[in-house]
Amino acid sequence: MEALKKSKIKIPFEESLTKKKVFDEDCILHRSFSLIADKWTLLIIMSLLQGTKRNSEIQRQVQGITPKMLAQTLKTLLKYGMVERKVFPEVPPRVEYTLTEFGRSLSEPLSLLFDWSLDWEDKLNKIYSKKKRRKL
Amino acid sequence: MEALKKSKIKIPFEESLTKKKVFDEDCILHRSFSLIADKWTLLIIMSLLQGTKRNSEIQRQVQGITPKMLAQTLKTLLKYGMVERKVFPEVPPRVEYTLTEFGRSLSEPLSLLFDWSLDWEDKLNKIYSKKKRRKL
DNA sequence: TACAATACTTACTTTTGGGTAGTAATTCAC
DNA sequence: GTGAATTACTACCCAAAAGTAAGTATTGTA
Repeated sequence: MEALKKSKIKIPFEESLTKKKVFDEDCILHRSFSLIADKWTLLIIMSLLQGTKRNSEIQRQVQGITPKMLAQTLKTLLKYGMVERKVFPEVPPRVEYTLTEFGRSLSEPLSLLFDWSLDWEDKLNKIYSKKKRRKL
Repeated sequence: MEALKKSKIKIPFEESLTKKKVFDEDCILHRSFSLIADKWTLLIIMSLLQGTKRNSEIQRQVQGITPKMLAQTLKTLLKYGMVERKVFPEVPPRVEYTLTEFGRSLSEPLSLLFDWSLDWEDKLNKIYSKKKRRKL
């Protein structure tokens, strides 16, 4: 009920998806999900959608991420052409990361995921506290 | 360029995201991504967006997934109220999985990810073949 | 009696993810 | 001149996740 406000928007998605018989290794969904379906990856892209950022800025913003995971994820994103890396020969070192067009193109899908998260905030929080309780 | 066709749609996302200073553990993005930012999870939800399916049907469609991962992922989705499980007392056994409203609510975000994948199909395929070559 | 079908389990191995600590190259405080 | 601070990483190691392969239960059929 809380998530039905946007149901007016009609998209040909249901139709095109219905035709899809298999999601195999050669399937484009398989490939895109292998690339971006990862918590840190998505959070970093989210962060960079706000604009160019330094390593330390991302580190501060995406809380819980370790320097290693940040470096690792950025390296992957760099390799796949989602971010650009600019090094300034200063001391202490300064490195800036910027989304490429490819990276920025995730803005829309991610915006809907953002909205979805807000729509289901209560539910997600309940799930989270359940998870947390289990761990204690 | 290939992905700019939808840039007319204006959303308040950029605005609301800009205000976001940190993505901490209590952040709703952190929580939703922890839950759904996973390749098998997304592929299974995609599959079930086509309609109610049996275990074996999902197994056949989502190629590459093992019975173990399928059972595990479905169990998690069940626990978090994204799918419903219906058992028919037959031999051989029959179990049907259906998305709940919560699960179906991912239809829109996922549709955009689907579109995004198609928009960047060439790029994603190139990335994938690079990955594959590295493994051989 | 053996087999087929379905939906899982379970035990084991490999791969990946993630944390801790450390490095290099300055600048600044004392 | 010694030591701390800053920044962006790397090397090492362990634990967790994912893959592999085999097994379980049920019962009608050949």
